[in-house]
Amino acid sequence: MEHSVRPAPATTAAAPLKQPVAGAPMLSLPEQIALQVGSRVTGGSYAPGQRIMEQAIAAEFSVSRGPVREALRLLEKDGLVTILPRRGAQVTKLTITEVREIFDIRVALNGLRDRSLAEDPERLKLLPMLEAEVAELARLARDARNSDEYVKCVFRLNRALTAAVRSARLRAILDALAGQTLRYSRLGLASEARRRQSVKHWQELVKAVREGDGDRAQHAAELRVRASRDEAIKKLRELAEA
Amino acid sequence: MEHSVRPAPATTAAAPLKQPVAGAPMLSLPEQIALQVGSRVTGGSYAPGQRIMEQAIAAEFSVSRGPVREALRLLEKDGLVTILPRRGAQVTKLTITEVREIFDIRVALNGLRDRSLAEDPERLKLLPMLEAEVAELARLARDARNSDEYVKCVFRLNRALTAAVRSARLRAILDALAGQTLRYSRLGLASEARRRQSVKHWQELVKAVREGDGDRAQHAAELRVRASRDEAIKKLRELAEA
DNA sequence: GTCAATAAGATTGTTGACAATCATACAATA
DNA sequence: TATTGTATGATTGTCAACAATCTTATTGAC
Repeated sequence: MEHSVRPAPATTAAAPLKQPVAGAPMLSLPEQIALQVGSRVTGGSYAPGQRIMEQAIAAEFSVSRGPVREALRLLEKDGLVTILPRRGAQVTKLTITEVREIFDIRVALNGLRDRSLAEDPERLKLLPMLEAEVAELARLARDARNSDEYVKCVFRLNRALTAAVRSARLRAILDALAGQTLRYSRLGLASEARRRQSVKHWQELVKAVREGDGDRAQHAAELRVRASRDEAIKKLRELAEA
Repeated sequence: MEHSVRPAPATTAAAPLKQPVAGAPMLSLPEQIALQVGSRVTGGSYAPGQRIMEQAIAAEFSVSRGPVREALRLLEKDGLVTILPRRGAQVTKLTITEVREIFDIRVALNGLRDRSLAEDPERLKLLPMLEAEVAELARLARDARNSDEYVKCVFRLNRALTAAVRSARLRAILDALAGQTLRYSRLGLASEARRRQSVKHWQELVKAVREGDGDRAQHAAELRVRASRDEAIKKLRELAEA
């Protein structure tokens, strides 16, 4: 047992992955499978609504359906797939309303996150990274062609901040929500005006963290995510026309 | 198949449950098992930290370990049990810090919930129930002996409000958090002074919903849950001494 | 007497097979 | 032609057995 996963005759192919990575947290079989299938969902190589069949995944990774079933439940927990009784799993397909609902939860919880960080006694350890990343954002925002780089940097920054939060539960919820809105968050930073506004919000957070001002940090976060939400929704509506 | 669950030679015994309840959402086997085992956790008949073994539950419900495994993952999703790799499931045991963290998330999300309800165009449909329950709370708060009744009424009211929320995701998160803090919320309403304060907060919510004032509803919710949090933490610390 | 190594038992992880249900295509009828 | 019923194949749900790991108890050495 303790059998390592290596997606073999993959249709979509995927990075072969061996287990014995020392130091690493040592993932269980279902977790490894969930990680790979999950990245296909967030990465867009599986389309929303597409059905994911247990046997197919099992064959691809050369395991039985048991671990695959469990992997799909893990992905369901993260909201990446939806499981219908007797009807299997499919890639979660969100309506515009649902996207908005997720963003609204993120408004509240990113506010809580950034407040916690700003009020954390060890917040100063975070400052250098935060300042460096935000400086990078400011730099990237000046050139209209760096849209992709900008988005990547924002994602990286958000991941780092969430990882720095003390509450494991808050981390788990935020990670799940971020994964679900990943592909939509991109839409929210497409225009240069939005990126400029976004930089302002991030700079406000830097100040708040430096001064240990939780209220200010929360407020900045709320403005930031709301702006992202509104822009993403606007873009989605435009796309829905066509 | 589609085998119905009936906990047979139960150690702790449990309500026999047959499947064919018309109209009901038709629960899968793992869901039925999760429901029953979950109620033992929230009901306190399983102690925090206690190990739950797959074979034991499987024998009790006369099913194989497969559905039981899945039921335990469902309970883990709700935070009621903790699964350690290769070491099985145990009833989640929260530190005081973790309880506080959960309450902090509830502050944010109950705020969002009550704001959503107050801003919902159909909020007036909710008002009669809300007013009736809050009137009942006021009545119960006047007599010091009704502590248990008061708590039950608060739980019922909270469940109803969460159920009324449009966002399925918010509902799911709130339900999970409420389940995890159920046994601690009780502590937060033990004193008569607290119940009186609690009634004030609920009455404030009634007004806010009636007027469609989201800000006010959110603020009342935040105050309410924070007060509950502070009192519960205080009581927990006192208990920790002994 | 305490600690470490070892062995036995118990428990979880995985597998492959079977049962039940669902989806689809096709035929029969109105 | 549209609709309903039926049969077939595909897919999920459940089970029981085996493999791997963990826990506990026992033994031995210092």
